[in-house]
Amino acid sequence: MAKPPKMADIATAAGVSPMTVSRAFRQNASVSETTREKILRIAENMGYVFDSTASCFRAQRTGFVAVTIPSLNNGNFADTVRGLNEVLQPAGLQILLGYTNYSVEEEERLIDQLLHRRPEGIVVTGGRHTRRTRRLLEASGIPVVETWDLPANPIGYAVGFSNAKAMGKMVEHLYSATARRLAFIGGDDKGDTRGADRRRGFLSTVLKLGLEYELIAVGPPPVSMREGAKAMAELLEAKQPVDAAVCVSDLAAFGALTECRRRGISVPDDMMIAGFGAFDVSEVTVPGLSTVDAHSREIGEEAGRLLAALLRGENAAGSAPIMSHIPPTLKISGSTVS
Amino acid sequence: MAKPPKMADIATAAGVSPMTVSRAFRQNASVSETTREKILRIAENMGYVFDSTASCFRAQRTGFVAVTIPSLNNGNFADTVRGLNEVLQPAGLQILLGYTNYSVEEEERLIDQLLHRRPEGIVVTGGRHTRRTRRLLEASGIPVVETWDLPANPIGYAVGFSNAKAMGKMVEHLYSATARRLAFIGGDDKGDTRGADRRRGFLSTVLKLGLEYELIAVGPPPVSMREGAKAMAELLEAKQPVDAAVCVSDLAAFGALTECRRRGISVPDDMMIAGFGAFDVSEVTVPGLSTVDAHSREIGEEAGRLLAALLRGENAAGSAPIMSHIPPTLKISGSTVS
DNA sequence: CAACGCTATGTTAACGATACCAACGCAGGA
DNA sequence: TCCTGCGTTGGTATCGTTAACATAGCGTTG
Repeated sequence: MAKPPKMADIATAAGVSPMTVSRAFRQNASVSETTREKILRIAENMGYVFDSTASCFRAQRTGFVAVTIPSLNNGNFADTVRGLNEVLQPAGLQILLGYTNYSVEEEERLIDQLLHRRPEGIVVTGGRHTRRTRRLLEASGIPVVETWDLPANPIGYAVGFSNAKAMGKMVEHLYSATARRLAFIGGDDKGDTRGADRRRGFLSTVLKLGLEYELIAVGPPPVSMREGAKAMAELLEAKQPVDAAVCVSDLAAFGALTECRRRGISVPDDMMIAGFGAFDVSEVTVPGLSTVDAHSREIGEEAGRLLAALLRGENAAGSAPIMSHIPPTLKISGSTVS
Repeated sequence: MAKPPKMADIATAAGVSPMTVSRAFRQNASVSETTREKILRIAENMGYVFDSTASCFRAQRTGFVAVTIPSLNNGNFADTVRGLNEVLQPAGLQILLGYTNYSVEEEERLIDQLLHRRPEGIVVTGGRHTRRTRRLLEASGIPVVETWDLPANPIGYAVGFSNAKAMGKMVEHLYSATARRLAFIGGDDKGDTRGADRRRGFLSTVLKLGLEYELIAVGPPPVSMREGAKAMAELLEAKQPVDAAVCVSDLAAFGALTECRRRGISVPDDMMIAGFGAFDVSEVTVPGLSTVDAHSREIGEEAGRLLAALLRGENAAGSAPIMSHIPPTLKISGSTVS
């Protein structure tokens, strides 16, 4: 036989109907244990490979969950995907991953394409999308989970937190640590809506506290370590020095910290530095980096649990909350207090 | 109409046959431009969503490429996936990603499952697998690309380099920089075959050069920054101090560097430190981290190009080499030379 | 002007699994 | 003995699309 065997071939070899073979490959199907073992043995011997393509098509269930993130090259999103996978994999769900590259237009293209694959659920990053994206998602008829944000008007479910408020808390901490003139180091607003929200939180809080401030935009997201260093260099060479730099992410903060060290600027005495994201690096720098732990992985786990429950058919109960708040934690370390 | 529309519904609405609708959704099908536009317009209005599930099933082409990596939480592998995606996405191929968690048994389970989805090609990390994995891959009938290694006996194609030789070059560099007693900081051999290869390269080269050495295994991979710091602490407190530490990855190296700084040990004068992987962090530390740039992203791009060409049907020519060598680059910086 | 080639479209029959319903055998109670 | 209930197995139709082949229309050419 040149062609690879199909279920019917296994059925013939085992002397049963194709239907029984089909059942033997499923978890909760009523087949006698002896028959199942015999079928599986024969299938293995004949080199049979189950065809999910046909199965998904006929059963109208793909076992796919579509996931879009801005970039894989960011430990936070990678952690969220890890958390998702840890929950979805055991539930028999396969992630279809796509990268938006911090662009809502790219996100639209991506989601349009991913929906063709008939996912049973979709997890997107952030709460801001193009109008067509929103329409596509609403019309898809599958559970939609927005993460890393708590949109005012969610499409379906949301798992996240307020980036603005989280950043506000960090500013308040710096204020209490005697900072009076603060800088925000971030990327361009365009695209990175979380970065924009953090900036907004920074701004509203410094204004509320009546502090002086400065905003530095280094370019398109993501902001790299090197760009953080450059931004700090700019700050240090300015006429009006600041006493604290709040960074859109730990990567930028690490770059800024390194630049201070290179120039012999004492952190936190001459310059406080705060990051965002609780990346691994924040725990190893000297001094340690004060940061906001958004609990990236738990966001993924929670979104995964939510989806898994919904796909098990627990949506009818309406027990799952629309919005799931994962409160961020302020992690204070040596870069803001001595 | 409660049910979502299918091609036949669009065909009826447009007054053409389903076949013509099918052709309208493809790139290189012979449909008049006016008919195509009309069909696409009607489809958009009716909220039609193309069903790849059925299409893949009937056409016996899924457009999937399966990819297994040890962990997403590693910038190098994330870069390789990024490179892959950059090439495969435009070719209309969708990546199915799986994580082996540095375990060949987990890899077997994963590959078995991924093959059910009928991918058209598969990219795996490393060249060591269980016997059954190898058998499954060989029997799959699809192109297999092993990456991050150049196995002596490849399954199909390979895109990578010799981890052992690359590490050997780093040892030679340290030797020329006057290091005479070297330590290797890595994880357990079990599972992380690339780490094991690097250790092997370290060992054979120090022996060849007649140097003294020490091997430190900190635990299961991946080795974190903190574990690197702990390992360095151990080295510094030992009776027999070393003058250089070679780390299995930049993350460990960064931790080691930080520990030296914390204790006021001068790098590179009192201790040279070398990493592996050219992670972002290596460029921002003070001093900069000497490392091996494996060109993670290019490995992915090359593997992607190879697969895309094979799937376009260019395999007949036999023009593609079985082994594609991506030579690593030594990036020397302040952590090993002053 | 017949024969040809080319493009645009239609017709039919699958791709390989499973949902759905029916039926069979067997144990246990009336 | 017959009937009921349960666990196991089989038969049939079908999921939505496209490969393969057929055909209609139309301009070209010797």
